[in-house]
Amino acid sequence: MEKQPIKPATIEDVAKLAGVSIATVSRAIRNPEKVAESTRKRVTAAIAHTGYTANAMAQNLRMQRSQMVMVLAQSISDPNFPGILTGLEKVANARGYGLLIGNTEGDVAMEEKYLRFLSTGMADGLVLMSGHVPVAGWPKNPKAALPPMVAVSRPVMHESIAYVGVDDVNGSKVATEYLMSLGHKRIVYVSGPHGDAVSELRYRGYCLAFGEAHDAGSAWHVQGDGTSEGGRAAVERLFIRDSLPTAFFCFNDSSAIGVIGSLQARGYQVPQDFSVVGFDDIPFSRNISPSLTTVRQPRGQIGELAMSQLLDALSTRSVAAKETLLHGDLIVRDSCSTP
Amino acid sequence: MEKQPIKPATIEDVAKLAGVSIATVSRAIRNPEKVAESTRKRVTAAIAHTGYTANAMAQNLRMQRSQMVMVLAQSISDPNFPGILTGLEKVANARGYGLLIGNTEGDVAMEEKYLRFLSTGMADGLVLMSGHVPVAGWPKNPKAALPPMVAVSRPVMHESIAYVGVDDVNGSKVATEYLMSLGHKRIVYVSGPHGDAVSELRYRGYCLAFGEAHDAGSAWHVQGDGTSEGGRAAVERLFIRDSLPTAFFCFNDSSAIGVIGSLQARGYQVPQDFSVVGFDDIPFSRNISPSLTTVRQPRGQIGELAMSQLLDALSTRSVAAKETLLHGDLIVRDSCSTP
DNA sequence: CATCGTCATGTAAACCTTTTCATTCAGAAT
DNA sequence: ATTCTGAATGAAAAGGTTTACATGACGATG
Repeated sequence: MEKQPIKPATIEDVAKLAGVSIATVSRAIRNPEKVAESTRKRVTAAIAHTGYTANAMAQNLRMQRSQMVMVLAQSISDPNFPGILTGLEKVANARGYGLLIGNTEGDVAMEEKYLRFLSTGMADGLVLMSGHVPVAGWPKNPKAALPPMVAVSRPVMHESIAYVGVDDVNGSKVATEYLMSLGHKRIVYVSGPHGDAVSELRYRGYCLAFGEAHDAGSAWHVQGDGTSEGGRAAVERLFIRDSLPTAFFCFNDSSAIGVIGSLQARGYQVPQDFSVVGFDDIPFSRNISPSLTTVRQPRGQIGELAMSQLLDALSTRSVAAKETLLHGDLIVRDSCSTP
Repeated sequence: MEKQPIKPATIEDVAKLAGVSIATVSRAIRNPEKVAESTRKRVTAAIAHTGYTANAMAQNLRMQRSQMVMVLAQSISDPNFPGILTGLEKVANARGYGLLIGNTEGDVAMEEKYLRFLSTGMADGLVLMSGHVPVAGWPKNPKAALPPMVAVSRPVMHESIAYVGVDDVNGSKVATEYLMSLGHKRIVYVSGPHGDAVSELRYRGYCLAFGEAHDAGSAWHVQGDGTSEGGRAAVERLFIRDSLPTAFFCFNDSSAIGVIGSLQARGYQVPQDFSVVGFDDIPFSRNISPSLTTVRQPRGQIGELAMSQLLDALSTRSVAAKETLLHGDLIVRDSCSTP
């Protein structure tokens, strides 16, 4: 039995036990080739015997970094969050970084709070899942110097911020073309929240499928809000008009689920009476009935890639602010048929 | 324009500018009442002017704490995770703590890795969502001294670890009684993974509804695994037998969704032909059709309470290892009717 | 034999705080 | 006038590392 679990061993304890200076211990750990074989062995033994683990705070202070990355999310409950977080966590962990999570709920006060937290040096990098930089007027008026950043899931329009996400335009185009290939002509786009950047991109893909410029011709959209309630409401509003679509292409799966629910409540069958396509492929899309045809967002891959880029930027101190769009596969399930 | 966003201001810069010693600056920040009105004003002005923020790493090193809590989860993708995490984050943030997340995927190597991380002092406390302490043979053979812990969502059987979770037994009892009140006699329990502690508790509640001891009489259970596939498979296995239940009480919502899917695939109607009840009230349970009757787990509340208890334990240095069971409401929706 | 280079190691500074202890000074009590 | 008290402040240690620089030994080279 060792005597004290009371105070953890320090590098000094190890040095004393091995009969060397603390510098040598440090070297034996970080640059083993710089220390003689025989001493290295003594040090290793001493480490094992004392159960020494380097104090991270002291290291971080000395080396002016924290080995932490902060993830700022608008909502932890977003169905896309867990998948992306898993990817982020995977490579952060593999590369010796910790993941600090912050939930802003879109609240400016919260954002400021996390900003202050950041400026204490508690994180070396920042992953933005909120679609915007959490400081008003940035970069014109930078209250705080921000660490390297990468945006994920929703783009941040700024040259110094890399973005990793799914190819919304192409995914939407493919999905819409799929509906067309089934013979649908009257396809409505159920949008996300008004002005939402991602919704705009997906609408553009939808329009592209018609071979048309944004907003021209037979493109047709109805306002949703990205929730299933929004999808429901959109359907209700459509039914007031005299003309109905044969298919719905929805901003996201949540909307699509609302659309399906509303149609079923009105006594219609999906896909016999209407076809519905979503976007994201959230986990439950395959469990609803009918199972939802949708565009899969490669969440894990997005997270991994984003974290890789961020950590690369951290180590090279270079800001590689490019935009990486990953392909989203069309997942064909049971919510579509010929009109 | 200030000259350098290059190097952040230190306490020394502030002291120089205010014409005082660094000790006074520190006091002006932490114990304002200990410093004269006039000097305090000068210091405050100097802080504002330099944009000083205390370096967290230096503070942490000096004060021997990290102001971080680590959350160890078995799977980030667990549908209960976001809700609990939101609660945890909320109070951690409010009390000035950061949340460090670790995803073990049940992998022992991962757990050990996080353990090592912990032993570097990067976290003051630990939230266990994995149902067990991540070190083999603990506490008999404590390789590492672990910080204060609280278990959440799934209990850890140990006296030094507090637990906060839903009252599984009572929730299950109420749910089963609800089915009985509708007139159901033949109710089957679709269990979780074999040997799962939570599944055992919920089975016990189910048995209690029959007024019986565990395993006696008309209690009846079929093996699932906590996933919708497991629920599907359980139904398939039931249909091989000659006797069928009129209602299913499922270990969790995922299982229940699988059960419903399987029944529908066989051409039955829920709830007309069979009633189904789940447990957890995961977000999508209200969006499936029929919407699922289930027992709600108060995720946010669980997270908040757990974090409160943990932080209390941290500040008082006392380990209040009690078990807190929160009531889970029965949420009645459309998946049940009279037999 | 003197000089040089190399290698292994040690010394001490630096990272930035917080806090104990000592000092100074003003005013009150004697 | 002397002593005492208390308040405000400063000096310095401590917290545990990493690393630039200094030192010393030893073999090789001239």
